Amino acid sequence: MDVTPILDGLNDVQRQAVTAPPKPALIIAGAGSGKTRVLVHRAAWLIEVEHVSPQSLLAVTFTNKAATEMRGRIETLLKIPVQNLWIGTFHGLAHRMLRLHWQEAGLSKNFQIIDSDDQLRIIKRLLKNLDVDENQWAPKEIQWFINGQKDEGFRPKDINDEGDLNRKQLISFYDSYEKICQRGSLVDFAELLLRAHELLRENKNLLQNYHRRFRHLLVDEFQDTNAIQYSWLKLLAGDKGVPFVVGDDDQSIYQWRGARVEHINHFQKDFTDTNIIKLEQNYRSTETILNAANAVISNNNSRVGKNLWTEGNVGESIKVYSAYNERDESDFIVNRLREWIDQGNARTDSAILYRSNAQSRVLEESLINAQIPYKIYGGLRFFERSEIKDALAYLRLISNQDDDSSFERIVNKPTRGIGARTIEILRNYSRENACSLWQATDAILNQSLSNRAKKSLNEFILLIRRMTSEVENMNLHDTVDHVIHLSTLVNFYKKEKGDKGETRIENLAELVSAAKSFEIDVSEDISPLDKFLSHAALEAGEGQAETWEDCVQLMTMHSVKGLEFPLIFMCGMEDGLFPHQRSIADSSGLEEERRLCYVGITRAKQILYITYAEQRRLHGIDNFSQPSRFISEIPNEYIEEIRPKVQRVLPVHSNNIKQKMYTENELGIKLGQRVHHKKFGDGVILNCEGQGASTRVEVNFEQSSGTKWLVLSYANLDLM
DNA sequence: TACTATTTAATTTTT
DNA sequence: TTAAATAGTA
Repeated sequence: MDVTPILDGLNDVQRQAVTAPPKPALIIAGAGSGKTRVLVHRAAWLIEVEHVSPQSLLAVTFTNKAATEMRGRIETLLKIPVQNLWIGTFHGLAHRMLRLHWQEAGLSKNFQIIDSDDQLRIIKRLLKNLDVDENQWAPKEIQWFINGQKDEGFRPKDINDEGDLNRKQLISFYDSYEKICQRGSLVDFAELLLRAHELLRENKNLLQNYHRRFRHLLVDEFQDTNAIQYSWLKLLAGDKGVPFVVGDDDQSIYQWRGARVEHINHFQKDFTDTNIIKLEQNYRSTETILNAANAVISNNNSRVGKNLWTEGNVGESIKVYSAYNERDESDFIVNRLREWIDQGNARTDSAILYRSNAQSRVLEESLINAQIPYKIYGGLRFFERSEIKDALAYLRLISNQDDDSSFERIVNKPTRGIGARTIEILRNYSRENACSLWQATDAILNQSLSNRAKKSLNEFILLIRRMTSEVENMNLHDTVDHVIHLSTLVNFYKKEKGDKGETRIENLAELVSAAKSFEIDVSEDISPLDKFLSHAALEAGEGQAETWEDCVQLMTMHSVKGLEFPLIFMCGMEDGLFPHQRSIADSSGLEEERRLCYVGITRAKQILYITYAEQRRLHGIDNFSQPSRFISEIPNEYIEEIRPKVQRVLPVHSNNIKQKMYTENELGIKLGQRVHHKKFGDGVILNCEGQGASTRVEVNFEQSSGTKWLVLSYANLDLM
């Protein structure tokens, strides 16, 4: 057996990981240390050298992209396609299991997956049904609560209300929400995981089968696992399964979504005799960039601890630019980009990173002015577009008529005279009789309805019935095409003014071709339509209709994880923006921001620019802020400060500045000034607006969370 | 029912 | 600033 291709080009530690004995392994893999590489080669090693059947391997990732890439790389390495090797996302694999064992899981055969948008709609409707004031109970927070509980593995009955009425109410919302989903055969993302976990936990035979089957579990981005994912892994591994997990605690940036880095420590306890291997050699960045990243992250306390090193060049200093305002900042970035591109570099090798999406607007304007093509990551994805979701709702209603969520979405789209009144009657009936809206129509048609409404509703019912029967023997893409045709959605969008409707119609056409190219495995016991619908929910589709072009990449610091670029700009590096205001207060929040910063810095291969604006217009008002504390955590030796060479034209909002300075002087208030308030205690002034008697200041008080706006003339602040 | 005016709130988002 | 959601009007 020639093992050279599998071990070639790996360093000693990587090799050690790849060839590790079959016992639990925890690989701590620093940024750019070849984490995916190790995972891929490990899989190849097991199959090729240890003669483990691909069937006994399970590989889990977080994104579809990572899963696809991993499969591709394994196949390239082994030079053969690996069938019956389970590689997928947690959600994808959970979904697969639920489809296979829908009965044991307590689902109907044609259950549908809903995305967070659908979920929110359901919650909103639920609140309306219960006659709850949305101002008192924000739907988003209820959604947050439900998903949070599911991520932790809790059903409503498992949650203690702790005598808290608020909590009690939330639990009851969760309970009602669950009933709605169960009735409509709807499964949200978190539910996929929770169900799959319960499925294995409650069905010993099934679990034993999987235990016999899966001997090796490979896990990517282990630091991002939430409680339910980790439990599922443990359950699946059992006593004999061998987990091989790869992660980096310093790149844990999704704790706010339920990810628990602590699993890295738990792992060593839960699996005895764990082999711990640290990959610390970085192959990506220059020494300067790497040292800077190390220096920043060393300010965090809760770390496993490792030190990345490189044999690479020292490289260029990190350039820090202090801009007057956000316009100046983006112009600077665009100028530097221009120079870099003119030197013959590919635009696609550069990326601009920001903390929050709203920051992209100014950058876009400058890029458009300079005529530099760019691409923004993280916008609406194909299957999330509303016209696509409309079409899908028709298809879902055909597959499952009890899907109230889809019913409501399209019952009057295009408008067919079924107004709020009629729907209200339907809702009432369905609530009182605990049936779906579809079922309610039957009863309602025979009762209390005006003739007009009755006619409209009846037409809708007939339309869905007609679609259902006509589509019965069609293949997938004809089905999609036919349903879109019968729905008359195209006509509906034609009426929309502007070229928006045009795009929507194009997207609908694109949906048909997506269905055309969708591969169906007929051996599986699921209808092609249901499979397509699940696919749509699970893989929202990165830009289906987009053409590839050489362009500058714009994205948030979160979405850049896992990528690398020769040239990186990190912009908006100001305290309050990054670290974000809402994370500054507590140390765990701040540490997560710092990890995010670490992720950002370590994306750069050769050149890193860091920029901040002294003045930034946010939500329509001007803010002054300090450079991000993370900048000062980078040792000076790695930094080259760039000062504007020429005095620029005065900043755009010069009037405001004059006003602001005036009031500041007049009242002795300046940003950063410490103050004392009788009720709120001590705090720091973050912001100031208005003038004279109506001057208001934003103060961050130490005792309370968040900040408060106070009118100076009433607040009686004492300067400290 | 559909359009327009007003109000409100504003991190990050793998699935 | 702005986008989205709601309330009010034709």
